Amino acid sequence: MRDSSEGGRLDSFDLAILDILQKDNGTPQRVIGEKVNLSSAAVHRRIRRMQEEGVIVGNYAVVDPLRVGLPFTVVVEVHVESERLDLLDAAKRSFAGDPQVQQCYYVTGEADFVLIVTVPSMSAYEALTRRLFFGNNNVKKFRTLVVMDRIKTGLAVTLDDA
Amino acid sequence: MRDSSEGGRLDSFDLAILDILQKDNGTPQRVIGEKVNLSSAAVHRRIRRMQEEGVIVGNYAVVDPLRVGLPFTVVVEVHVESERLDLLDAAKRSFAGDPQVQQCYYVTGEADFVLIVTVPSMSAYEALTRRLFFGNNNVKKFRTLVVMDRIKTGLAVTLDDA
DNA sequence: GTTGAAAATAAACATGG
DNA sequence: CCATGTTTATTTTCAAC
Repeated sequence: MRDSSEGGRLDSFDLAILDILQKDNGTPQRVIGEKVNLSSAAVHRRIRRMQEEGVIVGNYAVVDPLRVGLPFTVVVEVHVESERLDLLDAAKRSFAGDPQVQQCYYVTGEADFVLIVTVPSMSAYEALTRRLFFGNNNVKKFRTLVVMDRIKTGLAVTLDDA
Repeated sequence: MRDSSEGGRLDSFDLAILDILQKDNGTPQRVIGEKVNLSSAAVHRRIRRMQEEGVIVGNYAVVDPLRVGLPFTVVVEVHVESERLDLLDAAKRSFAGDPQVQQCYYVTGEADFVLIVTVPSMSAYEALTRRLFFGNNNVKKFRTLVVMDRIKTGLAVTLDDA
């Protein structure tokens, strides 16, 4: 196994293709080819290579939480008691394994974890706090920030040339 | 224009389809049909309807930030001076408009905004703080939480039946 | 839900840098 | 030799019934 940045570097074609796919991965390869001045076959090969190399992590449809009965988004800061590795790992698994936890970050600074949570109701959030926080001895405290406006929500990333 | 929850309610077929598309929107409609016991045409019509109705917000490829030269993710809590609507709006626009700001939430509680930021270096983050925070009189203070581990990062949502 | 046409993807091949 | 473009085959999408 090679190092973690396996695979060759990305050229400007790759970046241009990624730029398009990040906005709409349903864009036909033919259209992408026209925009970046490449044949559709070349586009196809590059996309496949980037998938294999892990540059492209996945291809997802994004659903509006409001339309599927999940009107509440909550940001939670979690503080732990001990930073023992096994306890941190247990917490990570517990947070990541919960289907209502959309995102989970382990952070330095004034908190230890930041979670983005999507729930159908505030009582469901309360249940989640019991499940994940009160049910975990290693959680010292947590701060709840209720989202009033989801101003920007993508996972897209800026792609300037290196 | 109808109310914001325009469109009929989603049945369990829709939810099953969304479940699959949230994991991989490249899944052929034929395969989806096999999994949910529907003809591929029915699947096709349902997907199109959900796109038109806004249940499906978009279809995106997700890129690994590490592989495109953005190794640092930062969570920022922003506190504002005044909650005047025009000032809040200006802040929202400024945050959302910045390409390095991946996500931006307006929240209640001990902070006013939570940002998820992706940057090539910590000095780029410093530049961002100058741009967005020090350059904005209405930003009272901000807390920086540097992400050490991105444990879970999707936008996928749990789809239990209502 | 089934069928068939149009379109897209994916493989095979040949070529220039 | 690697990456491209062209051609061909396969698969998928999408509209008509």
